[in-house]
Formats: sequence, C-alpha cells, structure tokens
Amino acid sequence: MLQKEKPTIMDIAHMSGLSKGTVDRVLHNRGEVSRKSYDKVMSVIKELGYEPNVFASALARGVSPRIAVLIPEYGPGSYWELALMGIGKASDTIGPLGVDTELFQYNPSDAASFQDACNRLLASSPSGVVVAPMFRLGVQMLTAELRRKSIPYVFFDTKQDDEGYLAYFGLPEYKSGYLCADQLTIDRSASEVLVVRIKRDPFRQSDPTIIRRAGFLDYMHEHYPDCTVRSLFIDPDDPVRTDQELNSFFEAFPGTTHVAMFNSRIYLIAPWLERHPAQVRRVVGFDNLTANLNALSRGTVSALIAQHPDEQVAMGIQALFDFIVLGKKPLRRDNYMHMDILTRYNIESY
Amino acid sequence: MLQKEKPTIMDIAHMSGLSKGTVDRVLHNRGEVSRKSYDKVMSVIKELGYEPNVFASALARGVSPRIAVLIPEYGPGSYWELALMGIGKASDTIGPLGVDTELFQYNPSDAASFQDACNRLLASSPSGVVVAPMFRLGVQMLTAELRRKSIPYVFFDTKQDDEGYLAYFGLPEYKSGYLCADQLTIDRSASEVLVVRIKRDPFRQSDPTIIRRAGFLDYMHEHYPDCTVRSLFIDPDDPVRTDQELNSFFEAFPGTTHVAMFNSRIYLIAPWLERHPAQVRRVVGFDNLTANLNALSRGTVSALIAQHPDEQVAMGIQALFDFIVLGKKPLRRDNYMHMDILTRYNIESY
DNA sequence: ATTTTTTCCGTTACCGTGCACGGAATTCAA
DNA sequence: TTGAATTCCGTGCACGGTAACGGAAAAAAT
Repeated sequence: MLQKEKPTIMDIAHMSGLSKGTVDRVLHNRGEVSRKSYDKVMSVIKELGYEPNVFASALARGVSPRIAVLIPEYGPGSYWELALMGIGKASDTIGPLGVDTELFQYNPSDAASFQDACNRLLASSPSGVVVAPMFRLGVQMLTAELRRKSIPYVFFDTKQDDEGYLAYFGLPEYKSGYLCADQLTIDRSASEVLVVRIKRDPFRQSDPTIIRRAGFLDYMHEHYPDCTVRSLFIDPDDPVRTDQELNSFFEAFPGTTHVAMFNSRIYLIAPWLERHPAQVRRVVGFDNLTANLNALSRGTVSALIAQHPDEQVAMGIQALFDFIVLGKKPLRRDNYMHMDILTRYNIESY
Repeated sequence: MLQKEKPTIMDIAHMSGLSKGTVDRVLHNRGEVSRKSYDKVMSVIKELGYEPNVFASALARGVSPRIAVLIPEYGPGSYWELALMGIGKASDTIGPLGVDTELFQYNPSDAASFQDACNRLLASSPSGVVVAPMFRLGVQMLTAELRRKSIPYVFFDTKQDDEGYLAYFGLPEYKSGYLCADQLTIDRSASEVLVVRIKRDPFRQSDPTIIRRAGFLDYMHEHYPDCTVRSLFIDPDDPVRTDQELNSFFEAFPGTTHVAMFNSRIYLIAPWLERHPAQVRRVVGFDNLTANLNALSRGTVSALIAQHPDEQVAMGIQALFDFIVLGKKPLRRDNYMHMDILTRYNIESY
C-alpha cells in the first residue's frame, strides 16, 4: 500500500475553492464560517483523508508544555522513588519534543504540606498535571481549580471520584489481593496464614490495601475455607517493637507457615524471617522496592506482586503529551495496568 | 526551575556573528566552514545550551519515514499475530507523527519465500527495518544490503551475530527456561516431569527453545536432582497422533504429574489434559496466545511465561523512530525485556 | 597581474499550520 | 437609500530549521 503525498491544508483549500484560513477555522471549529463552506470543507477533508501535520502544527503553536507531577516525598528505596524513575523515563522520550516535567512533593502525613504543594503547583500554571491522590479533600480542591483553568490532569496509583480527569493508570486492587492469595498458597500447604498490616494514621484517606485485603480474603474463603488467617499490626518506624511482636505472634501460633503483606513494606519483616528460616514456607508482598528485591533474591520473600508505578506515571505523562501536543484523547479513560509476579528467577529482567 | 526562552538557531547566529546557514552547517557538520567559525559556533552552542527544535527540524526535512517489519506469516491466534498487534500499537503512537509501517511476511518453511520477502522489502527502500531473524543466512544477506544502503535495522525475538544492528529486543532465553522450571515445581511435589517438544524441520536455524531447555534442565538438576525429566516429541499438525502419543506416554509413565513446553504451543496438549484432569498437577508453557490464555483461565495450564512480542516490536519501531526522526541512538543496544508470569488470576490485566 | 579554482559564508525560498488583521459581502437598522 | 453592524473569508506573517544557490574573498594556477 503505497502512501502518496499527504494532502495539506492548502490542497483542501484549493479543492473546496476556499482559502486556508477558512479551512483552518473549520478544522478547529472556531466559527466565522458559513454552513455551506463548512460542509464543503468537511466533505473534502473526508474525501482526501486529511490528517494534520503535527510537526507543523506544534511548530506554529509554539508548544512547550510543562507537565507537573504531584507525589509524596519519598525516602531512598521507597515506593515513590519508583514513580520518580518513571518521570525520568518519560522525560527521555518526550523531552526532546520540548516537554518539561516539574515535580511537586509534599509530606504525606501533613495536610498543610499538601496544600502548600498544590498552591505551588497551581502557581506554576502547568499545561498538564499527574497526581497520585492521597488526601481526598485536598485533591478535590485541586482538580476543581484545574478544571476551572481547563488544565488537563491524570490520576495514577489511586483513582478518585472525579468527573474531569483525562485518564487513570493503576492496578486492579481487588484482583491483586486475589492474586496475592494465589501466589501465597500455590504450594497447597497453607493452613495458618499471617497477614502483617501497618498501623495507619487515621487521617489517611485512600488506602488501596483495604480492597486488596478483600480480594485476598475472598480467595482464601473460596479455595481454603479451613485455613486460618490472622492479622498482626506493626509500626513501620519501630523495628525493635516489630521484632517483639513477631516473636510473640509466632510463639502463640507456631503453626503459621505463610505470610503476606498488602503494601510495599514486606522488607520490614525480612530481617526477622531471615533469623527464623525454618518457620515460614512462603512469603508474598507487593512492589519492587530495592529492599524487597533484595529479600526476593535471597529467597526470604517467595514472590512480589509489582505494579510498576514508574510505568504508570510514564503512561500518564504520555497521555498528557498526546492530549496537549497531538490533540489525542486516550483510548481508554481507566487503564488497569498489568500486575507482574516477581520471583527470584525473573527479577533480573526488570 | 523556570525554563526561559529556548535559544534558536538564530540566536546562535547572532551571538557568533555569523548567519544561520553557517550554524546549520556546523550543527550537521557537513563542511564548508572554517575552523575558526566552527569553534566559535560550537562554543556558543554549548554556552546557550542549544537544543534543536525537533518539530521545526522534522517539518523542514519533510520526514515521513516508512518502517518495514519482516516476520513470518501467521495463522490466527499464533505467536506472530501478537507481534502484529505491537505494530498496530506503535502505529497509533507514532503514526500521527507521519510514520508509516509496512509489513513483509514469508512462509517460515520456505527459504525462497523469505528471499522473496527480502527483495520486496529492499525494493520498497524503507527508512528503517524491524526483523525477527529466522534464516541465519538470509538475514545476513539482508542486513549486509541494509548496511550498504545505510538503512538502520533492529532485531527482535531472536538476536543474530551481526555488527550493524541498531538495537535488539528480546527475552533472556536461558533465564526463561530456569523460570519455567521454577514455576513448574513450585508446589514441591514433582518427581516425574514431561517436557513436550515439537518435531522441528532440520532447516530451522535459530531455535530459542534449545537455550530455554538448557536453563530448565539446569534448574532441575540444581533443585531436584532426583526428579526424572522425559521428552515427548509431537507433530503440531497432527492432533490425532499427538493424542495417541500422550496416551501411550502416560501409560508407560503414570507417575508423571508435571508437564512443560518451551514454545508457544502448549495449547496443543490442552485437550488431552482436559480429558484427564486427574493425571497432571502443574502445566507450564510459554506465550500469551489466545488459545493458551483460554487454557490458563480454565485451569488446564497453571502458568504461562509471556515475552510479549508485541512490546518487543513496538519498542523496536520506537527505537527506529527515535533514531530516524529525532536522531537519538537507543540507550542500550541489547535490551532484555521482562518475562511475565501469567496465572489465571492476573491474565485479565494483560 | 590576470584568470581560475577553492574555500567559505550569507541569502532566500521553502516545510505545513496557526492566527491576527483587514476587507468584502451581506444583513440590519434608520 | 444610506450608514452601521454582522457575517464571512482571504492575505500575510510567524514558528525554527533545512538546504540549494550564488557570490565574495582568498588561494592557486597561468
């Protein structure tokens, strides 16, 4: 199928007996065109299969979008650091096309800090925004303002009730809990299971682990109704205390052979597990943090379910780029991305 | 970090007291510039941190690259059909940027057909080529010709000894065999294992399953030295015969509880397995063909290891685009992509 | 010293769109 | 019927870079 010369806006102008100015007005339907001319131009466009030259268009418009990304502050090796890598990846792809990405961060345990970040973000008046919603109310205010300024925004990681978002990139949370249970019990020997959970500050509004837990429990109920599932709450900032908690738990329930966590902090219990190698048969957690990958390659953790926040932000940025620069809406609004099963034998390819 | 006005080629011309023609000659170093002027321009470029506007550049050059893809003919639901979907995906992304992709196919069991496809491809004089090497000799001739015409090309799926390829996208084959063994024996109950293999025509030159098999056997030897691994060869075009072969195999070795295949054809033995549900505990194969996914969701197949040829071609096309249009070489030449573990609980996200 | 060649550089016409501006044609008001 | 207000449309420049063309200056040949 040979591709002949692409028709230009001038071809259309000639064929419809009008000028390129009129054609341009039709293309961006900004009025000032008679019904007759409009129809004529439209028919010619369809006939020739005209497609605008994005290079010329972008050049003429002088686009140089700045895309703002709003995520929590992160420590080294944390979940959000992965997201940051995605920003870098996206910058590499579309950076040469004149796109700048700007990062705004906040303290996840301080609503005022979030407000502050929002204000700074809005003050920079970006062309598009990528957000990981954490404070429901704060995000609502932010998106309302963005809509008012008609700045497109996408969500990733967590979705939020909202009308105007351009796209969402995240995980099917319920399914991920289900999958977690399957990976945990794949050796068919589970009878007593421990789920380690984090003591959450009550202000935390959107917690994906709640839904994951639901999927996990449903799986267990369906496949292993006789299996006992127990919870243990730990404080992520107090390793000594965590150690004690684990000690006393396994003292009370020595038959526990399988351990799962629904957040990215499985590395917190890796030290204990390594000091008691005979106790546990399978351990499953979430997310490919460096610490988790280390535990995985040492065999302490059996499997990780990875959601690749880097890909999520990258796709979010890409979607904004397509929309702003190329004028293309995303194919799907809600994009549930793949969850990958990581074992010690396939981590190297990540 | 506010981004001020990007310097243009004119800014550089002014600052160096020369004209934009000279600056352009320096930028594309095509000579006709005195040493003195060259140095002057270069220093100004560095000083201002000049970066060319790709939109203007592409527009002026009138780029409309045609990228040729060379793969075998495929039946519906086959491995190569997945690759084709990647072409569609890539077209969606860079199609609006004026890129055309053209497909060339050949009969994988007919070397003459391959030659023919190569000739047609060369005759179309594309701006870049994506190849899945199958006939070693034929590919060598093709790439030699491409190098002569200085047309960039990338490999995917299989790599080939070759000097001039721009990039390669594929799977770490050895590791994939290792991973396959791990997934097969994850229930720790394997003592007799069956590996189903395809009777290959001898002309077939590059067969990734050989290396996969090596990885598989190494894993088994390391982790389950007492486990017996047997092979059974089947003819992919003769389902009746396959059925008989399986019957007599399991009659001879009724203790066989685990089955693996190293190619994408695990669906071939799914019917037999479904008629003998009690016989086998775990079944592991490769690649997310529709037929395989069906078997997976029915529970006939326990896990699939997917290499996503669609992503591989898409990245190949992307790499060519970056190189041709944006003038960017790929970061890495050999790109070993992730292998994903698919179970019935995470297939929906793919 | 004059002609020829070479080296080097500026000028200029695009590439295809976007958009401001101004003017012609039409309609409305008086 | 005339002036004003709309409606509608064409013209022309800008965007930043590419590359052909031609000419001035310097070097080489006569």
